[in-house]
This record gives sequence, structure tokens and C-alpha cells, in this order.
Amino acid sequence: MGIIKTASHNPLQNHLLAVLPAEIFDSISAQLELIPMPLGEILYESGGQLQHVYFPTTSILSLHYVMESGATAEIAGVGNEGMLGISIFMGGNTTPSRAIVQTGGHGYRLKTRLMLEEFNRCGPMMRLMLRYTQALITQISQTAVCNRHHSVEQQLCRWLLLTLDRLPSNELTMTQELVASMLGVRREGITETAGNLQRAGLISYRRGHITVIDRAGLEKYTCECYNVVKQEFHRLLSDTGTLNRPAVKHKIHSTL
Amino acid sequence: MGIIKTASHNPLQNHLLAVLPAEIFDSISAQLELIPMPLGEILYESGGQLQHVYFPTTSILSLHYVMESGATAEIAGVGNEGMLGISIFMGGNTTPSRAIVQTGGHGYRLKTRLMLEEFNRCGPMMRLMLRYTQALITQISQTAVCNRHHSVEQQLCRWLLLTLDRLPSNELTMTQELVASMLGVRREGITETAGNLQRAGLISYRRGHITVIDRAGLEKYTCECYNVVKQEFHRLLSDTGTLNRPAVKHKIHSTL
DNA sequence: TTGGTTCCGTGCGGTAACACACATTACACT
DNA sequence: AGTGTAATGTGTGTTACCGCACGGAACCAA
Repeated sequence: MGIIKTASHNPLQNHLLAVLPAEIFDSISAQLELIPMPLGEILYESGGQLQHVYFPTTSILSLHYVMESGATAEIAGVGNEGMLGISIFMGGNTTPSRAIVQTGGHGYRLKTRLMLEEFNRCGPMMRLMLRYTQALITQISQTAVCNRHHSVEQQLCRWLLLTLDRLPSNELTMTQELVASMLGVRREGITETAGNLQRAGLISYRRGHITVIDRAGLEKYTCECYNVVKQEFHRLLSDTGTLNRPAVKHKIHSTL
Repeated sequence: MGIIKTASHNPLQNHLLAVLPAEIFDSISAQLELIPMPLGEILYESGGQLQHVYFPTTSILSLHYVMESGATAEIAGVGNEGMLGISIFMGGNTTPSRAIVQTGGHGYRLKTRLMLEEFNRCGPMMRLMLRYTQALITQISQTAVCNRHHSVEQQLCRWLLLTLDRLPSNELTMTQELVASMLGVRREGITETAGNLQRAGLISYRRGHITVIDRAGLEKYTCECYNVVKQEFHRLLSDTGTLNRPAVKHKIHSTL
């Protein structure tokens, strides 16, 4: 069983690794280490040092800030579209946040030193990482905006959709308690809003499992924040033909 | 008058320009263009193209997201500690936000092309810009957290302190209406909380002017978010001795 | 089948911030 | 000095979310 299962893993399930030019991917692929990422594992603690950068494939990570009171709030999520460890190359080496596994699964990791070596060549790897960082900034910004102006119900929809986009199926393994801690609200608030969504026929759930039934419906209930994030990720990380040359001033993209 | 006033302006009033190695600063200083930044001017509109990057000296800029409803929320502020235009080198070229002058004053601008040329040398300029970007990410993250968990009063204190840190005096020229639109709350909410702070002897204000009387007191009223942001900026942008070499794995800093 | 534990549902009172309406005041300008 | 406008103060009712308490149900393991 172990062998068959392992054989189904592939670094290219991570989108960032997948869009790297072949020669760069080949140069690091032997150093990519497949690791399980069990639910709840803390990959990074505020102020700590990362020994590896992580590329999730089937898992989803969550970047949190943990307040002095112990309350938490999600800053951003990281799935197979992204990676954990940007502070490695941005220069600070640490961040005041925590990274925790939100959905158990697998991913690949790469030693910090190797990532830095490749980044410092100032080639496609660097440009890809910076683009991803830019997309991450949009995600964080939109979290800030959403926290300010939107209802718990809208935020739950946004969060479900973003999470769904990172998963192969339409079911997430997730207690209401956990969702609540992600959004930084009460568990009862999730019970209530999830109940509304279920009555509206958009989702169904049972103890620890949420299934999205009507994805299009969810998109109608959610706020604009979801689409802003989604489109920005698409804009920044799909047109990868330009990774091979330094950014220069050029004509306006037709992507928006 | 014009000449005397102009003579008091200096690009080195901007901290990022000030910590650049002398040879790099010298190579761009002739291209730095002093410009007035009047209150309310929109330097950048969502999805637009920046022709210049901006280094505020006596002005303060605000990065906003403008919602479909027209409501706004501040994502981050930019004063003489920073610069506007990171999307230029991060790769996306545009962002889904707006940049507006929050406190009138002056700043310097540099043509996008020149900034890119220097950035693409992958030397100290690049490393400085990436560090600043990392600090900005912390600021945005903390905005998200603060929006989620803290009262308007705490947020107002945080915002006042962050703004004060970017100004030479202890007085800000700012209507309650404007403050409200920054924080994304009602104007009446600011009237009320500012009234509380005034009664507590921390600030005083009159039509369009807020004066901080007891800075230490404000720091007690504010939430942890202020210090997180402040310390992170200090950590990332004060130790500039390492700008001359690529980041490598090294001993843990003793700064936190 | 039977506990036991974790998760979910619900009710109730409290409160911070909202939306709207309108009174009042400070300042700028002539 | 007077006047108009922009800014600030205040009141009223509403709502979304919170904190707490506890009942009930689903799943697990023996």
C-alpha cells in the first residue's frame, strides 16, 4: 500500500514547481523531499528559523497570527498553488506568524540553502518566487479588507471557495471549531452560518466534513474578495512565458 | 520663498534612500525628482500602470482597497520609511489597490525604468527593496489581524501612532471623516473614540487637526499590532550592513 | 451494545458598531 | 462682522456578533 500510494505523488502537483523551466526543475528535483503533513502540525512558529521551504501538493497550510490573548486569525492560506517560506529570500528570515497544517496531506520540501542558491541566480526561480509573493500580498490585503467589511457568512463562503480550489475533491475534512479558528470567529457563528448555507442547499456537512454541493451558488453568496484573489493568482502565475527575462516596462497586459 | 523652501528638501529624508550604499544612491540621485504631494491626490489607481516609484519624505501615502460599494479600507500606509510601487519589481506591474496622499507634503519619484534597471542588477537595491516588501507584508498582515479582533479605539490608537512615526511633529492635519475612511469605519465612530481619547488627556483636536499630547499613554491604549509592525520595520531596515551580500543561511539575529 | 468523547445545536443576555437624522460649532472668505 | 460651508457632536433604534451555558447527537472503541 505504501508503495502504490507513494507512486501517486509528484512534485509537479505543486503549481509553482510545475511552471519552473525544465532545466531548473531538474536541477533541484533530486533534492525535493516528499513529506507527510498531518493536520495540526506546526511547520513554523513566530520568530523561528525555517530549515526548509515547503511546496504543498495535497495538503493546505494556513498562516496565522497568534495574539497575546491566544486568539488566532488567518492571514493567508497556502496550497498547491504556492509555497511556505518567502521570508527566506525576502531577507528577514523570520516572520511574526505561525504556519500550521490546515488540511492533512503531503508536500515537498527543499533545504533553505538550496532554495537560496537558486534564488540568488536572479533567474526564473527568483522571478517566479517574487510573483508568488505579490499574489500572496493580494491575498493578505483582501483578508484585511474582508475582515473589515464583510459578514461572517460572506467570509465563510470566501474561505470555503479558496480552500476548495486547493483540493481535488469537493469535500473538506474540517470541524466547525477549526474553521472558526481560521476565520477568527466563534464556533457558534460557524454553526449558524453553515446551517444557513446548508438550508440554502449550497453545502452539506456532518461531523468534521463539509461537502460543497452548489459551487456556483457559493460564488453568489460570497463577497468580491474571493474573485479578486483568484484573478490575481491567475494573472500573476499563469503567464509564465515571461519568467525567462527580467521584468521591463512593457505594454499593458490584456488580462484585466 | 520657493527656493528657500526647496533647499530644505533632501532625498535622504526618505529612509530607504538614506540607507542605500553611496555609489548606488549617487547613480540615481540625479534622476530623483522632487514633487509636491497634495492631500487627496491619487498616485495610483487599481489596475493602473505606474510610471514612477515614489519615495515620500514629508508626505504620507495610504494604500486602499476600494470596494464595489464604494467603501474603502486601508491596507497599509507608506511614509518616509518606505516607497510606493513594489509591484514594479515584484512582477505583476499592477495591484488591485489605490494609492492616495493621506498627509500632504513632498516626496521624490524615480522613473519606473530606472528603478527596474537598478533592481535587476540584483545587488543592494534589490535586497533593500525585498526587505521593505517583507516589512510591508507584516504591516498588511497586522492590519488584517487588527481588523478582526480589535476595537475601533485600539485601531485608532495604532493608526495615530503609526502616522505619528512618519511625521516630524506631533500634530496631524486630518479630519475625522478622513480618519474614518482610512480605518473603514463610520465618521461618528471616530468622533466618539477621539472624544474618549481627548477626555483621557491623550490627544487634543480641533477642526481638521489632531495633536498627540501623551504619546506614551497612547501606546498603552493601543493593541499589540502597533509594536509588531514597528519592531518588524526596525528589524528589517536598520541592520543594513548586510545589504552588500546575498542572503545566506546564517546565525540567528539577536534582534528579537 | 454500550459508554465516552468530541462535535454540533440552541437559547439568552450583552455590547460594539451600524445607519440615519439632525443640531451645533469652527473656520474661511468677503 | 457676517455668512456659508465643512466639520463635529448627539440621539435613537437596529443588528451582527460575542460570551456563556448546556442539551443532544454522531462517531469511536471495546
